[in-house]
Amino acid sequence: MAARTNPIPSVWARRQPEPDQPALSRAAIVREAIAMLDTEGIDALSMRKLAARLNAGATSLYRHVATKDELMELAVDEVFGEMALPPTGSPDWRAAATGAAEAFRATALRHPWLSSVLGQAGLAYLGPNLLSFSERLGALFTTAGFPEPARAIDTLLAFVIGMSTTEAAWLTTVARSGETEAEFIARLMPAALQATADYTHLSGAYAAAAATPDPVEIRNSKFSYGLEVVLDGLALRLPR
Amino acid sequence: MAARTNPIPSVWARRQPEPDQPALSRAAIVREAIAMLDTEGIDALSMRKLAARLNAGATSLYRHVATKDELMELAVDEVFGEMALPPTGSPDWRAAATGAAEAFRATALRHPWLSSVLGQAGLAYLGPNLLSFSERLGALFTTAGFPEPARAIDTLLAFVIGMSTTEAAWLTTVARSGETEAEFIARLMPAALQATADYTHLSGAYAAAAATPDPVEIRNSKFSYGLEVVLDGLALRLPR
DNA sequence: CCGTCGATGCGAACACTGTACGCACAGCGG
DNA sequence: CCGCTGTGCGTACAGTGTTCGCATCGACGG
Repeated sequence: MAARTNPIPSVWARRQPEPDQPALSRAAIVREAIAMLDTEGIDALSMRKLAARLNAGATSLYRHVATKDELMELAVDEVFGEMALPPTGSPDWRAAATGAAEAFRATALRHPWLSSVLGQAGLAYLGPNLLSFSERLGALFTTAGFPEPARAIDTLLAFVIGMSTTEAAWLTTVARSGETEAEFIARLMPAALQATADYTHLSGAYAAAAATPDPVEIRNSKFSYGLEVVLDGLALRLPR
Repeated sequence: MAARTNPIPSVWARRQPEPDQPALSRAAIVREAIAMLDTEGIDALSMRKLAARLNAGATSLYRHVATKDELMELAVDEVFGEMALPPTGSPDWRAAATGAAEAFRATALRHPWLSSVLGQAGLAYLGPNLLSFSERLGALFTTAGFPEPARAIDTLLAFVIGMSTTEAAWLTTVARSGETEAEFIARLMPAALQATADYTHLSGAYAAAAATPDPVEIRNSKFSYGLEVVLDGLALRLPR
């Protein structure tokens, strides 16, 4: 654990427990990996650097995690556990679904690396947190009276995933530039306007976006507009 | 081009044009990269291997492409060019939107690596093919009479991206196993049923999925169900 | 026809990466 | 006290993206 091997073989080489610094464990590794992914980005995560942050040797991690890909799977399931769902049995299914969608989006934006990983491994994982998330969604749509709750889940999730990953990827690009979102947009605008000069519909849309001041507000309303569209479409499937 | 430097410095070292084998060029590099990504997967693409397939030295590629990331951007825009949209001015906007959505899905499934890359760079690219795709979508929803065509585009794209990338990621996982989709499902089923044993809604859904024989049909209907939901929701926004 | 020049190809090298292997050592059951 | 099992880790290997500087090319000006 904490104590690395002393080069001088002697009494001092004996390791001490240091019980406050928790031992190297799968949970501790995953936790530190997530912290590293959040602050330094997905490209900066390497087994060596992660081990260094845990005061451990690089290859020690492999005692608790089979491979880096497996570590990423664990990290994904871990953050899925963050998504709080409104308590089951809520009478208002729209509000509950909206809450779930916003919880997903918030998590995806808090951990932008999630978007990159989802594209490589999908939702095929069978992690416990992901299962419980799906289960609660299933309960939500079933008690709401949907004849095909699984399809409703798939539809809602597809929209939420698509919107959130696109947004997270955009924010990652912005972050890499080192500028604020507004600065980045301002810098990009001339090129965008020039590139879309020949496209009547596009240039109008871009110009409109440039006029609105707050990019965060734009993204929020984009998400909730689309969410309302999907929920409206789903509502039509509810037997009256 | 084709001729690599002869170790013996002599007349034979002179390179010959071989005009049928096109010279190393940005277009040729991108084309070969896509072929490699399609057949060998995203992890197998390295600058060295790509160069070898082009009978070139590894670092020669950097004369035409600034970095590997830039090469991926070019590849993404290139496959966006494959997406055929129904001719503009179609009277039936639902059919046109359905066609566009299916074109996107088909492309994403034909190039599964696209899903991985989209999560890292989003749709922030300003590539010509992507712009023209967006422009045609804008024309579609504008002539259909939507008051906020940009929002309609965003909603539809979010759903299509979410569904397609999830599906592509699943198919990638299946492909890595070396089995057919049905075999993979059959092998995964016991674990899935056991993991979902405690979840009433989930296990029912899994059991139902296991009963249906053709996985391709399931995925197709999942996509078209969700697409109908989104289009229904959008239709409500059309002024009557 | 020769000399020069910009563009292109590329071998070698650097700093890293994920991970297999085998040794060292701790704590524990007998 | 012995031996076993689980844990940490130093070393090593086969790769990765990318930089640098040199060699060679076709085209062009004198």
